[in-house]
Amino acid sequence: MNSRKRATIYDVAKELGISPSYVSKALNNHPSVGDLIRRRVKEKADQLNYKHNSHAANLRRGQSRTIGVVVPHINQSFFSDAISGIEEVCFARNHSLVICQSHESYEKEGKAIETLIHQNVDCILISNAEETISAHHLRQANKNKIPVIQFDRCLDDFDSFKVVNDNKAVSYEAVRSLIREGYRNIAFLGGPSRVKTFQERKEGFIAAIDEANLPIPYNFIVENALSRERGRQAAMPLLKLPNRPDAIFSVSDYQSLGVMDAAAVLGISIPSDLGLFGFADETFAQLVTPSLSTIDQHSVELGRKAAELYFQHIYQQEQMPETETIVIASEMRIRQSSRRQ
Amino acid sequence: MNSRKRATIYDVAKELGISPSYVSKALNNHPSVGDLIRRRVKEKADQLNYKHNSHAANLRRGQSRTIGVVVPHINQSFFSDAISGIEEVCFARNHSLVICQSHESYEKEGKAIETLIHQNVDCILISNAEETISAHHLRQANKNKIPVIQFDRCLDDFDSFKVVNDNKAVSYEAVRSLIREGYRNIAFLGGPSRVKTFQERKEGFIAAIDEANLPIPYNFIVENALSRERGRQAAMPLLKLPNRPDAIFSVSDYQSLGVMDAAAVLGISIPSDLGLFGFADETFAQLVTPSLSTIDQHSVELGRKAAELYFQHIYQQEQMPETETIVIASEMRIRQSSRRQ
DNA sequence: TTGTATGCGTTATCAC
DNA sequence: GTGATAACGCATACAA
Repeated sequence: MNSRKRATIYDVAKELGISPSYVSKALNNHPSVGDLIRRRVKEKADQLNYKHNSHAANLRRGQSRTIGVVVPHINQSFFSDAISGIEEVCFARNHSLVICQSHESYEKEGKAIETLIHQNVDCILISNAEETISAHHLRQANKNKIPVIQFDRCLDDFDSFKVVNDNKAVSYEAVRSLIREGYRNIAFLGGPSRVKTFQERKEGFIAAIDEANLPIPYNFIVENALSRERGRQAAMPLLKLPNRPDAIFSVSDYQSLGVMDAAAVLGISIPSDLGLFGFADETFAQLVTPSLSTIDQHSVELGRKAAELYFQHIYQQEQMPETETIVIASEMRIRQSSRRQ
Repeated sequence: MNSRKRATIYDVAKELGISPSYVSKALNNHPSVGDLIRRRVKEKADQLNYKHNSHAANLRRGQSRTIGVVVPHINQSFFSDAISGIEEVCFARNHSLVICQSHESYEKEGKAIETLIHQNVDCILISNAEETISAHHLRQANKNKIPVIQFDRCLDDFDSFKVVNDNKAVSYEAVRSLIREGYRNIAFLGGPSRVKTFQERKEGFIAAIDEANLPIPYNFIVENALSRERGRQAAMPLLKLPNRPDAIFSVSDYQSLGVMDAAAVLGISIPSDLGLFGFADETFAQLVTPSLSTIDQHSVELGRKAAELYFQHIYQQEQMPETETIVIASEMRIRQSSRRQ
């Protein structure tokens, strides 16, 4: 009885004197099975400590009821919040999640996708790594009949559902708020420019500068400096210039942290000598001194939307989906770092 | 050819005019397959865009080469770092990870375990939720032949490998350091006392107080106040007392954040009026003002060790493992919040 | 070296 | 309502 192997529907069937297939139907709430039997089957299954074997079912069904998620880092609030949103929706639909980190590496991202293909996930939700240059791995997934949904960091040359923020608009607003505070010499610290998200943030920046009739500070535009360390490295030379920027609009909070590091070293005080704006509203943004003005991306909502897209437009559909881009409104959180009082 | 279904070893075999089982062996680097054939098989497999189907293999093998991880929150540095350590080891061993969050809820934790059982994971690594009262779910896993390894937050009444910090010793050291700074009236903010981890931190606290011949401040000991909010709620009444504590030793950085909130509201300044020590060395600990003294748990190492335990003592072993507790040394990070200068 | 046969646990189809 | 049967894709014991 309590042997070394797990109970199967066969065991349940035998105990009950009915057929395995009938047990299967009962367990799956098939309409052709009466209430009484179903209850009895479930009871017996519990009693035998029967557990559904997903692998067998997946093999048979050809789908896994599992969604793969690939993000750069699970410990950045933006991503972990997005995952929470995804989790919520998937959980409600009885799907499980396999979460992978790319650690911003293209190679690891590729391996993650590979693993997810092996695991036969029904869909892949991805926010691309900083390093990611090509959509080759995403095409691989598609080739293997796995739809891909991109969120936040999307590759422009790969068609898929995309869920992003109103990056340009909110960046425009943020830079305008800097200008309103009297900052005039505003620098831009960006991300990898092949990712549309960062392009758009730059566009918003430029639009605001332009609209204020300020000269576009091309020598104050640095791209591809996402991390804290890279932010510091990018800010350092800028802040050493004789005619240095009096504010920095940065596309990530971690990057902003780097700017703060540089400013501290150079004895430049924020916000009086240097205005600073981040992006993402990471946990620490309100905790640093001065508190960091930033953009709340409504990432839970964003993740939720990405998952819903799967269930509404792909799940149980025949074809690969149309492509569409969903925009999630974000919101400024103006704190001390951008307020010159 | 490019039909709707994915290629299988049958397709590869047919193309090559050999048998499927031989293809399987070739793909798995079975020694009985010659170099030449193996290369040809792999080439053809690539060409047909063949992808190994884990579900089928798992079903056949009866094991999934997948490890399940359950943690309260993936966005707390301690846990995400531990996961990085686990990931590293598993990746090297060609195992994949399924990560679940309990969100500190016992119910969700139970569901996560349930899912992992369905998924037939080979082992479960868990750090228990704050709410978790019983090891029933862990026993469930064991009943289904899935070994469990606990890390950090372990249940005392469930036998398993455990990987923990030297909680008592380091807490003792931390409290001693507070005493050395001249604090005398030290309060303790704890976690759920049924979790040994938190018990031990309390023991360390008491040992240090005791050793300094200070009276044990029983009315200054609050348990079960883990989050920022709960930390604030616990600190508030303490700090309002006429004879209030002049320092707080807290078992979590988030909790410490709550103390800072309370102190700010009451106009109590840290560290001059109130010393503060946290636990975990979260990202924000060095970013807040004043910077937070805390304990670096070496969580990457801790996660790595937990995963290694699986591979060294359970993987490919016959029996359920012996139980053993591994201790990872932690380290104080003394910053401003506990330095009275 | 190579191939054959079998079964992992489930579910879908079909027949009763 | 109920049950027999086949098939999902792979890996292994065994035979050749």
